[in-house]
Amino acid sequence: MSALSSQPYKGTRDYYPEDKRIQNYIFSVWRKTAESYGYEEYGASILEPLEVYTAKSGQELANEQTYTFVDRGGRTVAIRPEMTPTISRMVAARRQELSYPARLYSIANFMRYERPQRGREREFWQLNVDTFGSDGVGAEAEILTLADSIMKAFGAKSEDYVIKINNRKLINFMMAQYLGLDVAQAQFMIKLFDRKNKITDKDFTDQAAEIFGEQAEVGMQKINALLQAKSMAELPEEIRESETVREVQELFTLLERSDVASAVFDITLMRGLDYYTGMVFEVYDTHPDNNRALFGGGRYDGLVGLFGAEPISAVGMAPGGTMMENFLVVHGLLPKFRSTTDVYVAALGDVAREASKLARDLRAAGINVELDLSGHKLDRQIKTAIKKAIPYVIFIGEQEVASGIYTIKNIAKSEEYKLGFAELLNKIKESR
RNA sequence: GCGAAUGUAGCUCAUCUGGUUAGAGCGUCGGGUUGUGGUUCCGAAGGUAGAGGGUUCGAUCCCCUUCAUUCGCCCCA
Repeated sequence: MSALSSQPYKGTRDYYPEDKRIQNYIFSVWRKTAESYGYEEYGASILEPLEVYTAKSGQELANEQTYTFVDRGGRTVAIRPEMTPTISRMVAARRQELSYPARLYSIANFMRYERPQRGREREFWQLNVDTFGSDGVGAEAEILTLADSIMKAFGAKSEDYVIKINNRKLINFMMAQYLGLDVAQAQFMIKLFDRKNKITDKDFTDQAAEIFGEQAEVGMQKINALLQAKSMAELPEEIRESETVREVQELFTLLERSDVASAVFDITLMRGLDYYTGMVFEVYDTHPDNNRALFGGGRYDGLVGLFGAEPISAVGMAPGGTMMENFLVVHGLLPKFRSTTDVYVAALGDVAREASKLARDLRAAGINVELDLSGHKLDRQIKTAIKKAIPYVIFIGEQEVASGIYTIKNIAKSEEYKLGFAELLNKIKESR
């Protein structure tokens, strides 16, 4: 029999302590920021009936990218590929008793069967933040401000990222009224806009002209007018006068008041999911080595209503862990990590029993202690503590056992103190 | 699902157009006389060359299959 492979399953990763620390750091910033806006944490099973996704998520996601299986009772079960349908289901189930706007968040893992790439894995973790039951732009502004706050909480500066904002209603208006496209043409055009940054200008114009067919000349003039607009004020007059534009303008006024400096209007931003009904946005990394969308979100008013309830409006977003990590690495924003262990007890000579007692006493006082069991020479033990980023080493040998005075070493400061047990505790605690 | 590249020690990489026991740096472990550092000196362990098959007297090197990773396409929570 051949040995089993030690590799993780395709598209998934193992989190060794140094990876898990980074993940925990990202999760803690997400959690802290979401809670600072009054959002409450929820959770749910990774399993859902497949129908929850086939209804609205977009066909490819449900049919080809979802892990599914038939359980022993004959039910078709899916491992969740996203959270939005789940939280919509949960809100629908308690629609009578929730107080609105309901602000909810979760940090959870998801699976999608697809080709792994940079920033994209088959299993991934993301924060989901959603607010339910709020129709106005206030909720949209709040989600966007929260997105901005998350970036700031990681230490990013306004110029490190840009929040591109558009609106589905405006897109529909633009496609149908302004460009005069039918439903099929509009769908192609939306996909083309989506790809705009990935293809050359010439390819873009050629393909756009193809979609217009006979009306290509007029159509292209109108498209160029759109693309030249650097702000909403420069949009063609027909669009500028629509109801939705006023809404978008109001949104930007609110963002300005909240000091969200990274927000820009981008008429070419489309976003793939079918369920968006209003504002859509994406946060882009501006760093040349990582120039891509970090995460996005938007308004999806129809989803809760699918679960037999009256419709409840919703705005949400979902930043992913891996994208966030790439962002932090590229911008040098990962903090230096300190071990969760406070003290490494280095035992010297035949003092195993006393060292163990010391460790026990320290733990009883709330200190996290790792006790050396290796019997290595002292320099080795110090190196071990350094490698593990443990801030303090306490030496215990025959001298210390006899005197009750311990030598404690602060690794970073390269200083040593000789202290009794009580002072030892203070020393460690004051540095936390 | 499609196209391309890569796969040699724990990590980063060497092995000149196929030719004896596949090397180096870093890391790991041990030691430099019995209790102090990331930067020293000496030594050791660690590889069925991703896996399987083929061609050949002989394969890390050539061919096929498969697995994995990376970069595009598709798609995008």
